Amino acid sequence: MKEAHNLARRNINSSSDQMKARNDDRANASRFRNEEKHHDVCLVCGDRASGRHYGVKSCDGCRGFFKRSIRRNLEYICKENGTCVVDPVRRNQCQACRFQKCLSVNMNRNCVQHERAPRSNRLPRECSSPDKRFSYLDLTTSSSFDYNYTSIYPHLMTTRQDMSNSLLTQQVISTKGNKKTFQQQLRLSSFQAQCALVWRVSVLWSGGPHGSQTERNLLLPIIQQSLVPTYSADPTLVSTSKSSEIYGGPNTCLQDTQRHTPPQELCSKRKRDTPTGQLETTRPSQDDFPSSTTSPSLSSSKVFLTSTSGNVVVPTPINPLHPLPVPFSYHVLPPLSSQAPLPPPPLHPMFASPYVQSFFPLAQCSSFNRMTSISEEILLACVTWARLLPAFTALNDSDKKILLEATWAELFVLLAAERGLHFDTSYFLAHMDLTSDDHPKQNQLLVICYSQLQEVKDIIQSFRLLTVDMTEWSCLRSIVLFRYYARGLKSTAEVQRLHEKAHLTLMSHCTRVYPTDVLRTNRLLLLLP
Amino acid sequence: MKEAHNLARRNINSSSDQMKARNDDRANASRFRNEEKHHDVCLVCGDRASGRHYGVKSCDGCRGFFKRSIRRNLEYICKENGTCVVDPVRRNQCQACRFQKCLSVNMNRNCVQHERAPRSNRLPRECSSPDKRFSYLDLTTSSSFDYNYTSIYPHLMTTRQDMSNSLLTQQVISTKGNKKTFQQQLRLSSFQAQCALVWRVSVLWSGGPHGSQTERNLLLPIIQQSLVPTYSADPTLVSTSKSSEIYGGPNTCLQDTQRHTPPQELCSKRKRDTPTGQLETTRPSQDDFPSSTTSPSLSSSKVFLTSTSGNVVVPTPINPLHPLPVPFSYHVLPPLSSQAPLPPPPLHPMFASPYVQSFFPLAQCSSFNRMTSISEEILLACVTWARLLPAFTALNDSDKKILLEATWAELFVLLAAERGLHFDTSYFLAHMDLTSDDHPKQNQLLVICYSQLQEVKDIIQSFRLLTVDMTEWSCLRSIVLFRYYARGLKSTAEVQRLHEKAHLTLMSHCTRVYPTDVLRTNRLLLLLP
DNA sequence: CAAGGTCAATGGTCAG
DNA sequence: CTGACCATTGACCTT
Ligand SMILES: [Zn+2]
Ligand SMILES: [Zn+2]
Ligand SMILES: [Zn+2]
Ligand SMILES: [Zn+2]
Repeated sequence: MKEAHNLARRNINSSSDQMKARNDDRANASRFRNEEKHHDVCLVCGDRASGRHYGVKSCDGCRGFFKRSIRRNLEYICKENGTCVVDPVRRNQCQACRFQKCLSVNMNRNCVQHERAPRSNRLPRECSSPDKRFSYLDLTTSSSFDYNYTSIYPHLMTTRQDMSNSLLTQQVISTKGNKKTFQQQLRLSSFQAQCALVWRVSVLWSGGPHGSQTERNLLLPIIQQSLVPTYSADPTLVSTSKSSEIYGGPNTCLQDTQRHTPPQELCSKRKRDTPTGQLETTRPSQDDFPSSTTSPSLSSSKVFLTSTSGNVVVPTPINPLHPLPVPFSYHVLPPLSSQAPLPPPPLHPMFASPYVQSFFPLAQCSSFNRMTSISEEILLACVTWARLLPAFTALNDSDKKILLEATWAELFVLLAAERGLHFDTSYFLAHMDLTSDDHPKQNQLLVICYSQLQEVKDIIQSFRLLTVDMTEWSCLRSIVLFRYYARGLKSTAEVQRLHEKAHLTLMSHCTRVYPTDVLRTNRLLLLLP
Repeated sequence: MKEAHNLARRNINSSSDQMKARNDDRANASRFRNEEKHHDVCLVCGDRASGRHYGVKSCDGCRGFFKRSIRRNLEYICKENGTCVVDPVRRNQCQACRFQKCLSVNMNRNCVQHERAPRSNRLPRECSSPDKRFSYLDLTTSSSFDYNYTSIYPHLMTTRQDMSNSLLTQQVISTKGNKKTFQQQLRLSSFQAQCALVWRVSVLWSGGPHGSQTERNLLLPIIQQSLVPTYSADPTLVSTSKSSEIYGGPNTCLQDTQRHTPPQELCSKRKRDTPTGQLETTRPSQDDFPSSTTSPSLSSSKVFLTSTSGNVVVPTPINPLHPLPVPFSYHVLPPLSSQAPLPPPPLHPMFASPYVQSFFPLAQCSSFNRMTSISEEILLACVTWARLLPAFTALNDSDKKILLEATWAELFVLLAAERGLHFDTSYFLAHMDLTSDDHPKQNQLLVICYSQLQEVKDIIQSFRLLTVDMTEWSCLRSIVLFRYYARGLKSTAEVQRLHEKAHLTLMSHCTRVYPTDVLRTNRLLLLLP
C-alpha cells in the first residue's frame, strides 16, 4: 500500500506509465508462453530475469544499475551514437545506452525509493589513531600472549580432561605466534564458553582488538579476587601505572563513553512488590546463607555499581587519544578495596542487592557500551557475593577457586536473570569478531553463538515469568555455587552439606510461601542453567 | 517492482486515487478530517489504516513491522537523535523511530502471538511418478528448497528468532544450491546444536559431504515420524527402492537413509484425529505415564537395540571398501514396523527398555561406526518412545511436532545417560570437519564443540552416579518431553498438566522409594540438560 | 474483525 | 561500479 501511496504522491503521470507497462506485459506474457515458460528474460539486456523490477522483467544487474542511476541522479554520455548493443556481455560497455534501454522498456523511476538506513548498525571503528592501533595489534599477536592465556585458565575445566588424545594434538592450530594447544584451548566448559561469549563480545567492542587478550585481563583478576581475603584489598590493584604495563600499551581505542550505567531513569517497567517481610521464619537455621531478611544498605551497592561515589576509582582519560589506557583495571576492584581495610561486616549489600533491579532492569541494553559495563557489573557481583558469603569464605582457597571457576558462568546468568537483564542477541553477534570470515565453518560458529546467547535470553525470560522472590534467588545462588561438590574438592562433605542446605532452605521456603504450588521448587531448579 | 504491480493490480481507477492523494495537504486539512473518519489513519505513520492492529489503528506496513520487531525481539538504533519523522514516505528510513512511535501510540506487544506453523497448502504434491520426483528435486535444489527447509523447522527455535540482523545475513554460505538463510540455519537451539554436533560428526564421518544437508535429511524423517499413527506401520516404510531419488543421487554415502518417511508424512498437515478418543484429561490415575510397575518385555527391546534378531534389518556390508554403505538407514525403523501391524499393546518395550543398559554401557565406543549407529538408535528411541506414549499420542500433530522438535536433543542426552553411553570426546573431535582450517576463529568453534561434547559426557556420568531407577527415568523423560508447554502449543494446559503430573509422579516415587533422601528429586532435576 | 502467513519486489551488502 | 544474494516491507490472503 505504501509504495502505491508514494507513487501516487510523488508522480502524477505514473499511472499511465504503469498501464503501458502492464499492457506490454500482458502481450509479452501471452506471446512468450511458448518459448520462455519459466525463464523470463531481462527486457533490458536479455539476461535471465530475476523477477519484475521497477515494473519490468529484468535481471539483477539492470535492476541495480537502474536503481543506482536514479538514486544518484546520474547522467551518462554515450561515446558512440547511442547505438551500443545492450546484451549480457556488453551491457557494461556503455552506461548511457544501458540506461536508455532501461527507460525505453519503461522502467519506472518513481519506483525507486529513498535510501534507507544501513541495514547493519555496525559502528565504525572508532580509533582516532589507526597507526597506534596497528602497532598494538602487532604486539599482541606475538607469543607472550599465548603463555598468559595458558596460565590464566589452568583450572577452568570440567572434571575430566581427556585431552591427551594424540589425534587432537595433531590438530593444533600452528600459526607462527599462535600455537595454543588444545589442552590450553579447551578448558572452558560449554557453559563457560557460552558466557564468555557474552562477555567477550562486549570486550571486543570496547576496543580490544584481541578478544582473548582483554578477556584475560578481565577474568583473571576477577576470579583471583575470590581468593583475596575479604576486604584485605591489595592496594597494588589500584595502581594503574603498573597494570598498564602489564597488560600492554596504553593504546586501545576504547572511549570512555557511557562507561557506567545511568542510575535510575533506566528502570522503565519496574514494579516490584517488595517482599521484604516475613521471610525470616527459616532464619535460625540459615546462618550459612543469610537471606533477604537482613536488609542490606542498597545505597551502598548502588554507589558501587554506578561508580559515582568517591569510593570508586573512576577511570580518567589521561590523553584524549587514549581515553582509557587501562580500560578495565579499575573495575576489577570492588569499591571497598580502595579504602583502608575494614572489619568484615556481617553482611554485605551485595548479598541481597541484586534483587534491586532498578539499575538496568527491562531497559533495553541497546547500547553496546552499556552492555559492556553491565556484564562487567554482573560478573563482578557474582564474585563479590561469593566472597561475602560466610559459608564460602570459610572454605579453603583451593576449593573456593574450583567452585568459583566451575560456576561463575552459571552464576553470571543467574544474576543476570535476577536483574532482568535484557539484550539484543543479534546486535551482540553483529559486533562479535566472528563476522569477518566467510568461510563455511564460520557459519557453524555463528549458529552456536547465536543459540547460546539466545539460550541465555530464554533462561532470563523464564525466570522472569516465575517472579522469583528474594529468598529464592539467594537459595538458587547458593545451590549453584556449591553445586559441584563432587569435583575433587578438599572439603567435599562440607560443600555438599552447604549445597543441600540451600536446597532444603529453598524447599521449605517454597512450601511455606507458595503452598499451592507444590512444584515451585522443581520449577525453579529446572530453570537453572 | 511491487508498487507498479500493486498499483496495476488494483486497477484502473488508480488515476483518480492519485488525484485524490495529490490534493495539497495543507489546503485540505479540514477536509482531511472527513477522510480520517471514513478511512482511519495509521496512528504510527499517518498512512491509511487497514484496521486496528495490536490495539491501534494502523496500516498494514506498521502492523507487519511491529509484529516482526516483537517476534524477533529486534532492537534498533537511531542514527539521529531519535527525532526522525515517521510518515508514509519516510517510515522506512529509521526503524528505531518507527518502532518508538509504535510503542508511543501504545501498540500492545502482548497482542503479538507466537509464530505459527506455515500454511500447508504450499508444498508441491508428492507424486508417485519418478519423473515428477526428479522435477521436484530440481525445484528443491533451488529456491523452493529454502522454503521447504523453513517449513520443516518452523518451530525449531526458542521463542524468539531475532535472526534478522543484517550483519548475520552476510555470513550465509552461499553456494549455488545451498542458499539457506540464517533464519533457516539458526533455528536450532543451543542444546539442539550441541546434540546436532554429536549427530553431525557421525554423519560427516559417514561420508556426507554436506553436513547440514545430510543432517537435514536425517533429522527430518525421524522427527516427522513422530506423527505417524502408532502402529499403523506402513509397509512402504521398509521399501528402500524409491525414495533415494527424492533426496538426491545415489552417490551419497547416505543413500536411502531418509526414505523411511512415508509419503504422507511429507504433506505436513495430514488430517489426523486422535484415535484414543477422549483424552483422559480428568483421569487422576497415572495412565499417562505408564511407569515401571508394568514390566515391559525387555528382551524385545534388547533385540532391537542389538540388532541380533531377525526382526530387525541388520546392516550388511555390501562392499569391503564401504563397510557400512548405508550406515543409518535400517536403524531408523522401529522394530515393530517391520512386522505386520499389531493391535496396540498397552505398553511398548521401548517405553522402559532403555533401562537395560547392558548393550554398550561402559564399553568404549571406540569405533566411529559404532558410535554412529548408537547415536542413531538413541535418537530413534527418543521418537519411538514418544510415539508410543499414550499421553503424547493423544496430542494433536502440531503440538507433537513442536514438543518433539524442542526436546529431542535433551531427550537424546537423557536416553544416552539412561543407556550409559560412553564415548571419547577427543576421538570424536578428531573426526569432525572442523580441523582443516587454521584460521584463528576455527579455534573458537573447536572449543565450543569440545565443551559441548564434554558436557554431555558429564551429564551422563552424573546420572550414572545417582543410579537412577526405571521409574525415575520414565518420569524424567516425560518431564523433558512436556517441558515446553509454554511455547505456543494448542493444548498448553494439557501439556502442562502432563508435565506436572510427571513431576508429581517423580516426587512421590522418590519420596516413597528413597525416603531417606529428601533431595533426590531435586538432584535428578538438576541433572537434566 | 483481527490475529496469522505469503511472497513479489523493495532495500542494502560487499567481494570482485 | 557491478551484481549475486539476503533481509525487509507490505498488499493480500487465510483462519
Ligand atoms: Zn538486464
Ligand atoms: Zn552507448
Ligand atoms: Zn503506518
Ligand atoms: Zn530515527
